[in-house]
Amino acid sequence: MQDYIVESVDKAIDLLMAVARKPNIGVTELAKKTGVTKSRAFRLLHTMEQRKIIKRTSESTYGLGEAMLVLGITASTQTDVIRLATPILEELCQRVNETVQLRIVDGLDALCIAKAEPSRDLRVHANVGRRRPLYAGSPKCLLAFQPQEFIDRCVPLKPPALTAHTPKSRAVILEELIKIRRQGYCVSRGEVSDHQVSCAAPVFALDNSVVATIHVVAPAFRIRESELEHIIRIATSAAQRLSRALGWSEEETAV
Amino acid sequence: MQDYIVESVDKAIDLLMAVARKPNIGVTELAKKTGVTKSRAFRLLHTMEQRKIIKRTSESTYGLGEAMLVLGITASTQTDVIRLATPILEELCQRVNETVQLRIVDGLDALCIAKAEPSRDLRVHANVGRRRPLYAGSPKCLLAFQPQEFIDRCVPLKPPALTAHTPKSRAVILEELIKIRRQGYCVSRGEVSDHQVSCAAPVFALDNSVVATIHVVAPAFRIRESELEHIIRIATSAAQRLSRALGWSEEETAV
DNA sequence: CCGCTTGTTTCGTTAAATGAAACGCATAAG
DNA sequence: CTTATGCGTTTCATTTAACGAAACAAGCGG
Repeated sequence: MQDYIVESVDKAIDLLMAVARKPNIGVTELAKKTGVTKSRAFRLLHTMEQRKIIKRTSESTYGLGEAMLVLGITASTQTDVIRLATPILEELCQRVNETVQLRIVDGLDALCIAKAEPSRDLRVHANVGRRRPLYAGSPKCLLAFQPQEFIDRCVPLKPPALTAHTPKSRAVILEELIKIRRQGYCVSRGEVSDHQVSCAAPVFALDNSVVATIHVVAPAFRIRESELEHIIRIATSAAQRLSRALGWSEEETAV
Repeated sequence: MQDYIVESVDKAIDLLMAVARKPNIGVTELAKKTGVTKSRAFRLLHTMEQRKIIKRTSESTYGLGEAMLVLGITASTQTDVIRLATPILEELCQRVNETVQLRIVDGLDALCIAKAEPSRDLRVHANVGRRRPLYAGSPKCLLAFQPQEFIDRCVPLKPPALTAHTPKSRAVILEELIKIRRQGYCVSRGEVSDHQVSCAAPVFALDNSVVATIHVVAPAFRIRESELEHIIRIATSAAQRLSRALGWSEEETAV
């Protein structure tokens, strides 16, 4: 045991994360992924299964369990970003009458952790839990404010072309990230999906790091330039309000 | 080690659940609650803290962490009840134009695990993660289909009177549970909050157990008897559709 | 029918995890 | 101001709980 870490618990968490990342696989493969022996993996998985942290999705594959769901829901009520964001997202949604999302960095992805949708018939559909690459579309806003070292790891040399408007090279993306940092928001016109426009604004924490981004996503055909500007303004203001609620205060501190 | 349970992991889960149930308390109190020594609790908590399963909410208190949030969100995308319920709840919400919820039993409470809200100005506000007692209002629907042994543990002899319409004794509640089982749904008129009407219908799993309930909640003043009947009909049908999606099939099996 | 997977079980070994007690540091009480 | 009591943290010697390797059972495909 090094430095107060209980290794079996640590390894159990490794396995849990592995199950989350790729469900419906068995003991052997999970053991391989996490670098533990098969018998150890079996015992740790068995322990978590008894407690419903994970469950069997078939006779010999695992997935996250019901206890995990309940704990996660409880976590969302205990987590400031979510608790404070919810009313802000709902108000923003109502004002722009389009779908809005809250995203954070998880691994190499932008993970949607909250959303609000207007009830108009034609709207972009959002899903809590859905992941998007950080290097294309409005998720770039989240990426732009991460440490350069992380950015370098994220952005591929040859980003896959999702649409005709997807940035075509690493250099272009890095260029855009600079622009995003300068102007304080990000706009995407069909970079991820055709006929879809989105914009995003950063949410700052106490230490001036960006912990999340607020996104507005809309069908391209009904967003003219002037409307887009309007949306950007209120989205940015919503993000600022959330930042302040998290304890951040505007200042021009040189880092 | 008994029966393939890794005790340190098991105890870590105990602590995790304790943190979830009552956040913002310290090592000593958590150790007491879970029946482990202070040093053990400290090490297990420290291990989970490093992995962001939990985090400090102050210098010496704990709460659920960001990894927990992400795992929970991932779990919700992997869990059938949620995945299948979401579109059904949204359609139901649109059709009744009122707030709808999905609830499950957790501990002694009815826990809201999903919701959909209409965008009309006056509506009942719902919150994923909010808990309600099982013995009053529409949550009784969830209770009615649990094992009798569990019901007996849940229902207090003298239930606290939340409003003038809260059932006043254990006997009355047990009577109502029988009625709910018979008619297959539950109606509450101001049992939990004045001026609030709700109804609920059970969602069945393969084994005919009730895994969740679908609730419709509305301001009392705009729900006449005939509207209520209409709401009950489509709520019940939504619950049935969800049951079938989960693999349940209607049958008159004597237990 | 055999070989190659799985997941599960056994068992002896050992180091990882533990409990008790000490420590330092607060705040509260005397 | 001093003492007492509570907290979180650290230490250390002890031992038991967790481990790895190997055997086992069961399923599948060739």
